[in-house]
Amino acid sequence: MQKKRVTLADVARLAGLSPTAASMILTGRHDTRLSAEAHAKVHAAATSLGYRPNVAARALRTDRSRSIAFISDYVATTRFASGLIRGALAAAEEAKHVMLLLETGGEPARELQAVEAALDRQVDGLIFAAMRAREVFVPPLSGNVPVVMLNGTSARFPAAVLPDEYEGGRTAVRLLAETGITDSIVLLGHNPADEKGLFRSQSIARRLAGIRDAMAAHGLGFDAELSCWNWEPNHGYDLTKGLLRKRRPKAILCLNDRLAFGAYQALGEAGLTIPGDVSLVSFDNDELASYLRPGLTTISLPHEAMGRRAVQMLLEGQPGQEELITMPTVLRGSLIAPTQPDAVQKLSSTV
Amino acid sequence: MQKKRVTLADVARLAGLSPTAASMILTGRHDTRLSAEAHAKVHAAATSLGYRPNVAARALRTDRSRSIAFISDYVATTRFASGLIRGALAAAEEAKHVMLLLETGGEPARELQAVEAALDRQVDGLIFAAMRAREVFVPPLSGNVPVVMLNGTSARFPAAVLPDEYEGGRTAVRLLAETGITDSIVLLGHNPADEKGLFRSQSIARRLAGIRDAMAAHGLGFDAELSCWNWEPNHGYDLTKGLLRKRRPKAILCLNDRLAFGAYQALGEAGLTIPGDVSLVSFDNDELASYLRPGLTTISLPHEAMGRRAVQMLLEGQPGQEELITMPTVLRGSLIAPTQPDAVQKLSSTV
DNA sequence: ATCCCCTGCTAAAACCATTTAGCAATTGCC
DNA sequence: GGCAATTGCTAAATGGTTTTAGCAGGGGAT
Repeated sequence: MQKKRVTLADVARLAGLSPTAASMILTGRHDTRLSAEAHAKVHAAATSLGYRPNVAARALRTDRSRSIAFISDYVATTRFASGLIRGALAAAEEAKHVMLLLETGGEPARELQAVEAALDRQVDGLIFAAMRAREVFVPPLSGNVPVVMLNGTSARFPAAVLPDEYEGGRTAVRLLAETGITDSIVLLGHNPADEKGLFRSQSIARRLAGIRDAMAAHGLGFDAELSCWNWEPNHGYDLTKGLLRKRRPKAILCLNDRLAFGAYQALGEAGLTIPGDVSLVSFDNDELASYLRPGLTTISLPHEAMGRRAVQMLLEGQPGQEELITMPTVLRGSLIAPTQPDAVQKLSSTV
Repeated sequence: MQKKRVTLADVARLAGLSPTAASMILTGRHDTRLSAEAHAKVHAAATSLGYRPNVAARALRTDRSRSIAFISDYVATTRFASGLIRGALAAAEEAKHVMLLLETGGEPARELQAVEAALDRQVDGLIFAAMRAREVFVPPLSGNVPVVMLNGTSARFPAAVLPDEYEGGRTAVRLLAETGITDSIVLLGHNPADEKGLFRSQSIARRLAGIRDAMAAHGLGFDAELSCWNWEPNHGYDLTKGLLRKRRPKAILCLNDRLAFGAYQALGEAGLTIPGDVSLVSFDNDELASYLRPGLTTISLPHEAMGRRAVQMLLEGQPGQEELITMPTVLRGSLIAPTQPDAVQKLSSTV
């Protein structure tokens, strides 16, 4: 445990060269004309002293800090957050950057504070993450830091990473179609008539569009469409319970796994088996989905991949494009065996 | 959007004073002899220019950066992480600090890198968080940054924040005892005979100690003790299924909510009702617990409170003590109504 | 009138790395 | 041999803040 940190000057002194030379060599500039011998001496000195550059000093001089800020409305209220954060963190680590985590609760005042705190620390880029995809308020930024939106959009910043919900919606329907079921299909979570004027996030809108387009394309229709504001297990339970009093569905397309969980409970109480009596497909690949019996087949939200991609975009120059990440299919036991088994093989994936 | 950042010198110039004066006034030192008029002028100048101190410059000079590092083995593999992070983040924000998040996967090489990355950035403190409580390897630290262990321990760093598992274990048993059930109680998740020599984390050891002490204190004994290595839903399911072939328990004490979830599934399939036929108590207050029907009564892991406390300890001077955070009881519907209803009122809590 | 203290402020150093401008010595060219 | 270009390196400025040391001027005590 040494008294003081070792500085570049110490390294230079030990190498018998100037700090200038040491700096150039250690930062790996190749436009320099320093001798191979000088390189060797400096590197030797640096490792022998255990030199670590002082990031504050470097940031002061260069205005970059090898750090990025991940500014999120909620960090852990939803399990989605974790995946985004994890992916971002991994990509940051690979790029030898460090990640500041900031939470705003979606409150403009805290958003502003978060941005300022980040900017004060000379971050090299900002990620604005939204836990439920939406148009995000981004406070005005002084300077010109690159910004990437994650799971949300902003008019001012076109660079965004989003799940490919439209394709995901289509895939869910295709899985259903491939079981050979053609009637008594129920949509759990949305009914356009009931939800006139209700705001659903852009992601969900796309998910629904994919579903409806694919249903039409396969010549299928819903026997019933049940809506509720929050997609929580108890709503899935109540809606399914109500449904079962009148009808006996063959398949339920659930708009998320939590609704599906509720449906499982109601079906179980009614003595119906999955997938024998009723098949289910769902969305998100919530942790829940793997716990259920049988496992729930679901179109997963690729949070980790999204987080990774956002950081990569941020760090590889001026980002400007919206990018869609495909939602992988996770096949488990909640769908009856397809009529054409090989059709499903193609899109199979692991847990 | 101004071309350059406003510096302290700009503020001083506008106020007609020296940077020294401006610095002293803005950092709020009271040992100074600057006039009230000077204070007013500097503050006015600072706000009118929108001055924000350059953290890098300040860190360079003072060796503190108003930032802390949260170094965790896993950030989101487990839902526990989120709570710890959230709590820590909230406390950091209150203290006007910023939080670096680093993940090590428990690999020494990455731990070392994480520590170095943090120290390079002059963090004011380090939190080492473990997702499953354990003795944590902490790489040697140069300098003397304060360190707090979170949900884990380290011989070298006595300051630690842990859940009060012993009391939690006792509480779970007390809840059970208060239902009036005196026999046919099963422990799900641990059997000392089967687990000789198996490593269980210190937390779990304390939880078990609390349970066993309280059982003895209430004059109760377990009818069966079932063990499994991983406490996942499918194990809970399998063990309970096996159990039901031989016995018919009145109560199951589950060592975590995931085991309890599996037990719910097995009990449901066997046509037994909760809590009518079988009562359950569990630990952790996993998200799951609130989804189950009936809701699962559980002794919760106070992750958010732990995260908060860790940051507070870190920031309020030299931390040295181990601190236990009580595990709140969450009463839901999985226990039959107690014989002495008022006894439970006292420890009731909300979801 | 001298000395001392107090008030209110400032000059300049320090923190540590990067970068611009440029110096001294050698080589290349005719 | 004379001149330019190249090679291999360094001095010094720079970034923005904090902090140490100290200055100028006024007042009080003696």
